[in-house]
Amino acid sequence: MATIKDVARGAGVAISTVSAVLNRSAPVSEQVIEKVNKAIAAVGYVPHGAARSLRSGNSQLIGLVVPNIANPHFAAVAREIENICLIAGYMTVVYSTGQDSERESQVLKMLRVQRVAGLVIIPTRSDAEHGSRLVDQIQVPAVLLDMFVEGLPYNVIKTDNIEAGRLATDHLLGIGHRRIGIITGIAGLATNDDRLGGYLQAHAEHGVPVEPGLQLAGNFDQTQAHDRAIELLQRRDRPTALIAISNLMTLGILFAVRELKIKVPADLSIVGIDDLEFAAVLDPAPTVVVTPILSMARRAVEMLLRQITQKEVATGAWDIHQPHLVVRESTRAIG
Amino acid sequence: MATIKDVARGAGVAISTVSAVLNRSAPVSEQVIEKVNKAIAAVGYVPHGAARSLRSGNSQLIGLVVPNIANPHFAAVAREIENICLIAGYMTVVYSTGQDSERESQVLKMLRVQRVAGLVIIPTRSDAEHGSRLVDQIQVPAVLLDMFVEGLPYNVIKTDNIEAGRLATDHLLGIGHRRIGIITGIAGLATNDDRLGGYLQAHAEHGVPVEPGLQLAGNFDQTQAHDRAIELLQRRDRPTALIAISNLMTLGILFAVRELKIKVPADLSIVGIDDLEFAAVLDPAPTVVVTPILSMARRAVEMLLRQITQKEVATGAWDIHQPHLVVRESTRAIG
DNA sequence: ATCTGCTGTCGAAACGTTTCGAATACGAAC
DNA sequence: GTTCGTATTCGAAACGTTTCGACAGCAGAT
Repeated sequence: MATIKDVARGAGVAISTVSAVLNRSAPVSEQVIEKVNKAIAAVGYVPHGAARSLRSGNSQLIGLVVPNIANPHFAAVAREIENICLIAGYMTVVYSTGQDSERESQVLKMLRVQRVAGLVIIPTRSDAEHGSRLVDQIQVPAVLLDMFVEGLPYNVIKTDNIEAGRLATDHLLGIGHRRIGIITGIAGLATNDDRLGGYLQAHAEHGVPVEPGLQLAGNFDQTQAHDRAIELLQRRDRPTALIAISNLMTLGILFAVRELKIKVPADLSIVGIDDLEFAAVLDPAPTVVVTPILSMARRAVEMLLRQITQKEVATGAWDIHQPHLVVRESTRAIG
Repeated sequence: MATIKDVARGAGVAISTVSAVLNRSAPVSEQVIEKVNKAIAAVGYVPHGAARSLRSGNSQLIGLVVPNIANPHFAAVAREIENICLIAGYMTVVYSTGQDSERESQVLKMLRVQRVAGLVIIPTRSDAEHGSRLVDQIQVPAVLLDMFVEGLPYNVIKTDNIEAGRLATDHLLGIGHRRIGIITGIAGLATNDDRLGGYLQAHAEHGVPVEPGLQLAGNFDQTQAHDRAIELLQRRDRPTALIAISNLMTLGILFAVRELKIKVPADLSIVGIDDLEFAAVLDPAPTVVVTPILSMARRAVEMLLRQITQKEVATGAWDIHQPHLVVRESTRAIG
């Protein structure tokens, strides 16, 4: 492969001059610029990213660490971030953790080896211990997305998850439901706990006692949610409504009710948190609390790029985005 | 950041010895190995990928170029490939082309700058002209996924798309449909043309003439498919069945029939090509031809890794995977 | 005693850039 | 004609590795 040396030879100038042309980092005469460009085309020169990165100390690589890229929710985030980074001249490296902190470590290690310039991460856990481990493992500008960890030196972009849980629950309580089940994600994760907190808060606001037996713990995935839903809905005193704490879990519940031949919304109301793109053609089309994930992603990467290119320092501030309710067919008032 | 030099100093050995320990590239005494490992831990050494890659000439980076990572179909591919690469010690860099060959060029350029060790690509076009452009732009081991381009020196992993189209159409013809519409993707793309070819072939096999007016060209996206479907289904002589040539297009059609309040399968049968993970809870759950995308992805990356690590040379062979039909609720026999 | 072969370790070059101080050219000013 | 300043251009060092030939030490063969 042609190197900058070949270009220099071809153009009859010094290597450093070619570099100056390439990076517009020093004044070069029009005449020479033209010669260099011709030589570049002639030898088919493509800069060597690794060499550049080694010498200059910055890598043009942005890491994105999400729970699972196969989840449409996170895929949408990835697409958005990839786009913005491409325009800014950065490459995106996406990794899925599978909500496994071992794998998260492994992934962060690789990202460090590649000396990514910064990263957007949805951590696998949100306790303080994990937080300090993260700080050790990150070592570059980072923005936390959709999940916070106590007191880290990173900016956080998140949904108001308490409000999300509250909105879902309030809707059901508002239309007369009194026994509302909820299938939660992984306990201890901020996103999960906050949403559950909103569920409790809404009950308190309406003066309705919560039944602990109606809260079932899954993880964030579809089959678990399905299994928990089956379990809960087969009880003879099953709830009249059910909340899923994340998108794929909503899907899991829909599979479950279909299996049990439960009529929705006649016999059961369902509300999901996080939208599904194809929600409108699901049967039944679920009422959900939608979170503005794309604009959050955009904010996150813009903030990150500012930290990288303008050496802007992370304030640790939280940028909180408000969710809203979209009513579809899966909920109905009961008397 | 600590470098290999710091490790060497810490362990009291030469740099090259540390390197030998790191890469097991030369025999080193147990005693020294231990000293080196201690020093690595002590100074918190993380290898510098760019330096390594510059010197050794290989990058540990695999590029994945797909039409759109936000499409669950491709997201699943990405996840699978990421997994396998991680195990093999490679990082994956995913890019979406948006089926735009300009963007494809830009992306390939960036991947060349990063000197990716190889790539898995679903090209934006499949004509010969584009093919030779691709060869220019790739310059590393590559495997073509799910789409072939005439006579390129790359192995191809693909679905038997003719069979996929045939299967979908044969099913409908077999249950009595005679006027079958089809919403196609981008004409000229092998995947599209082959599936359409299967549609024609099935008609021929059944001795049923095709009505050209029932073939509508979309691109591969959902809204386009939706619009074409609306158009087609509002004709007074609309077909009794409709085929969508790809997954998101199936979704688009479902949205359309819902909008037009057409009863499926009573008044219209629908078959999609490519499955949707949540297909079973759609309304109606679509009958589809499923393509074994995950095993294809696995094959592709394994083949690629073999080419990279074992310098195995691409034969240009096609690895063709067979699709199969899954009947759900969206199709019904007519008499 | 000397030579041979093997093991383990070392030193220095090389990979392709960027960066920065130094060198050159050329008018303008004296 | 010398000096100075400005505008370009150049050369060499440096980034952190891997790689490879050289070398030291030592055991066994001569």
